[in-house]
Formats: sequence, structure tokens, C-alpha cells
Amino acid sequence: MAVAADPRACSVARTLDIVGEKWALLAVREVFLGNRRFDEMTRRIGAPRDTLAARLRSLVSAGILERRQYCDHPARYEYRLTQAGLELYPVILTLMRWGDKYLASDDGPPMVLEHSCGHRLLAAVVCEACGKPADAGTARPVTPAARP
Amino acid sequence: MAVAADPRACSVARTLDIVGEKWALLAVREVFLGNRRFDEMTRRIGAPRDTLAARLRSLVSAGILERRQYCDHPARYEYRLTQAGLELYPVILTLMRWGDKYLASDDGPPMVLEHSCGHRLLAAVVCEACGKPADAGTARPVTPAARP
DNA sequence: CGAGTGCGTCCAATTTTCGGACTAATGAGG
DNA sequence: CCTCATTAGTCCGAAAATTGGACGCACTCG
Repeated sequence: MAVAADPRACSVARTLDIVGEKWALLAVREVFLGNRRFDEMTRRIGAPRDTLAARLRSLVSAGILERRQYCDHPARYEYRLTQAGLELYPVILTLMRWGDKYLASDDGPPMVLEHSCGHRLLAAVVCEACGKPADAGTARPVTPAARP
Repeated sequence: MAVAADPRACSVARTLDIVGEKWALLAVREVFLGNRRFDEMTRRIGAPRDTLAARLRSLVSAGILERRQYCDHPARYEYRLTQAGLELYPVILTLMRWGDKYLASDDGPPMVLEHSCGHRLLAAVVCEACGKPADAGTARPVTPAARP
């Protein structure tokens, strides 16, 4: 039998290497909320400027944000979401939903996604076939069969 | 006008205070995969034993995991998901899906969720009313109206 | 007895984070 | 002209967290 699998190489771990840190995801949240500028972000997030600057650099180099000049003379930059960044929405939404449910939320969701039909959008776990939302009860984790 | 809102109090930030760190979420992933024991976790996750021990303690005190004795004499403990922990599944799933899509995944998803009907479960953004999955195009972020 | 398993703790060295001060370029107000 | 405010960072020293490896203890198995 093979030796015990060393650190699992998995998509969750790889993703967390990039965004698995408080400030990173909060920076992405801020951009979603429309605050694309460094100063505003530090204020709304509460992160040390130093740390946020480092985080933004790594998010840019990971292709999640794009640093774009919006003013010439006192060259100023802002951050925008790339396609990859936009698709982090479900991650942020699921985190928010969990927090809304389990952590006293005296202020409610900081943001709401609206469907074209005008209703709220939620991040849910749904069945590929039925399309129906699944409760924890109806779900069953399946570990990929061990290779022979 | 009020002074610029200090660090936003939001569910995303509160949630990340607890699980917003690589090892924490990876520990939860391992328990989902059925590895409830300390030693096995350190091996599969690749975290320093010290750090993992600290993370497990904080996950327990946050009510996400439960530390339970499974052997008397050489008192041994294992970790199990509470209800709150179980409901982190969507978070892990969305992270996994993002990683599958954007980070070269030479090994595929490390786990699959199965619906009671036998099909795969996916994390999707769906409309609260229609229940239909929404593409990025049909979604529009709405910032809560600024209070007067 | 000696080795192995399981769940941690302890430690010293390194790395990160923190928060406040500081810079540089520009515009606004008096 | 002089000063203050804005914006996007950088620099710094102190404090905290992380790391990896060694160690401890309570067993069991052969």
C-alpha cells in the first residue's frame, strides 16, 4: 500500500493559498461593494496599510484584481475585479450566509445580490440534476475511490 | 455628514475572524473527508502540529468542531463537525469550484458531494424566487442604500 | 524488552503583522 | 503664498504568529 498521502494537493488548499486570509477576501468584498481605492479600503476594512498593500499585490499577481490607473498627473491607481475575481462572489456569499446565521448579526448582510427578475440571489448547494437546493441532511460526502 | 464608516461590521468579516485562515478551513475539510484525528490531519494538511492544535482549539470554541473522546485508557480524542460546522460545506465547495476552474488542477476535485438522488451537488448562486441558477451576467450587486 | 501509535506540548528561530509616522504630488481655500 | 486635505503608498521598530523538530506520556503488540 502506498505511504500515507502527504499534504493533499487539492483545489481548496490551492485556493486558500491565495485568498485564505482575512484581509484578502475582505479586500475583494470591498471592491464588490464599489470601493476600489486603497485609502477607502483601509478605512472600511480596518487593515494596516502595509498589510493591505501586500495583499493587493498578491491578489493582482494572482489575477483576481487588476491595478488600473484612473488619474494621470498625481498618478493614482484603483483596483478592479477580473473575471476570476468576479467569480469569487459565491465564496463571499456563502461566507456571509454562514455568518448571518451563526454570528450575531446586528447589521444584516452588507450587500445583496439582485437577480434580473428583481429578487435576491443566494448561494446554495444544489443538485446538478434536479437543480433543487439540498439540505445538509440530503447530502453525503463521497471520497473518491482509492486508486488500486 | 457622518465621518467615514470605520471598519465595516459585516458577516463576512466576522466569519473570517473564525475560519479566515488556511489551516482552519483545511482542518474542516479533513473532517468532512472523514479524518477526525489529530495525527492524520497534520499529515494530510501539512500544517505544523503546533499551529493545527491551536486552530482546532479555536474551531472547537467557535462551535464548529466538537472534541470527543473515543478511547478511554490512553485517552484519545477526535474531532467532529457540529451543525454549524456541517453548514460550512457550501463555503468549502465554492472554494473548491473556484480552484478547479482557475488553478491548474492536475488531480481534480478531492471530494464530491452526492445528493440523495445520486447526482453531484454543486454550489451555485440561485434566485431566491425563481430558484434558477444565475449566471454572472444576470446578477447585479446592490449596496444597501446609504442611511440619511 | 523494544518499537510503534496517537495526541499533543515545548522551544528557538524566522516571518508576519501592527499601527503610526512619513513621503510625494496635487488641488482647494484664505 | 501658505497651509490644509487627499491619495497611494512606504518605512520602521515592537509585538505576535508560524514553523519544524524534538520531546512526553500512555498505552499496545510481538
